[in-house]
Amino acid sequence: MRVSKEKAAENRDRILKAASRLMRERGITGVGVDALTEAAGMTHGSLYSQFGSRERLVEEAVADAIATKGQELREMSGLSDYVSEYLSAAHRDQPGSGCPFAALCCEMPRQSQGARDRFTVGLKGMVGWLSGRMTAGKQRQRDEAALTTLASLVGALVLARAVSDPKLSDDILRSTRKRLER
Amino acid sequence: MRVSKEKAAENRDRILKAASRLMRERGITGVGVDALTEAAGMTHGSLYSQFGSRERLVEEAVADAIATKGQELREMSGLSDYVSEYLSAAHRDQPGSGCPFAALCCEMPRQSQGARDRFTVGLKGMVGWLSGRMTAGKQRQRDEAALTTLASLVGALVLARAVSDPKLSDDILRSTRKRLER
DNA sequence: ATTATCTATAGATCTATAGATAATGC
DNA sequence: ATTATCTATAGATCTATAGATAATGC
Repeated sequence: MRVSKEKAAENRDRILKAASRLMRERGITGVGVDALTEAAGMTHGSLYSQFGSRERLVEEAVADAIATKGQELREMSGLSDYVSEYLSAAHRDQPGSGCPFAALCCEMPRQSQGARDRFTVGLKGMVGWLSGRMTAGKQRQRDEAALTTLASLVGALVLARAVSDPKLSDDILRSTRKRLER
Repeated sequence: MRVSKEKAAENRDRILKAASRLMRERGITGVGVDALTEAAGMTHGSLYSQFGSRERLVEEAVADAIATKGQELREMSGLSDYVSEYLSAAHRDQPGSGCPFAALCCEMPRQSQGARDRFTVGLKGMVGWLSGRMTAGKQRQRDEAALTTLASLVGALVLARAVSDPKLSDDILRSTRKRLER
């Protein structure tokens, strides 16, 4: 049964948003086409008419997750606000709406070139944003500081999510917050 | 066909080592029981008689990977040697024999309690080792420094592996090396 | 006429179990 | 007698495709 252009575009977007969330929550390898489309209220046939293949959906979902997060970023005031929000318990406990870099990084080496490229472009954008908020040094030093800051943020978040000891998890977040706010 | 106790123990160990390597290379979710046992020269039936379930094998493989890496660690001299080896192109390009924390962290939140516990115990050991090599401050400050250092190392490595731009990948490693060696 | 969606289905692949086999270890 | 391993197989689940359907958009 055919639907209007608008409705089709809306359905496509719902699949994309569901993928963007579910892949961050369960891992890219952790969700199948059925779960992805069911979460959007459709059957898997729709995924193939809209995206052609699961791989293409992965690529678009990676790009969409990063772009959406990037918009939230631009609405934030300063770096220190960002750091404390990034390293909060709330962010740790809600990966589905959280940082795509932290959620997807470990699976990226095994994804398609297209998916890795979009991840890379997104990461460069993020580094640029961070670099622009660095106070000390010349351009080059600010870029380096942006890279190391992002590595610290991502590393602390993925480790805080990984460990089963809540106290250790909190310690990882707190120590890194303290260190970056210096 | 039954084998000797020794041979059986050796077969068990071969499955364990294969799992330890393959899961770091392809992800925990990325290898099935067939691939795991075939890499050890056996059929999947052997996995079930040796470990009972795939889940149990995951738990043991996580523990074994961390313990084996821990032994390599104790043979290393200083912290700065460790940092430059950790953030080298060689380590980035060989995840199968590399740091289990970096390779498995993103999948840990979705693993069994047992697997997460073993990951956590291993991570505490690593933090202890790092803390012991910190020069400045009291116990508490050295522990904090150990946590932030580990987060930086892991974050830099996973991001360097994730991006498709070789130059950016090198930049991430180099910047973090520079920052940690200060 | 075109096309977004659904249904049915193909063909892999996944984890797990049951039973046969054959050599060990008592 | 015990048991490590293999083989066969069950039952899910996975990605993908083909064809039917039915409403849009020309």
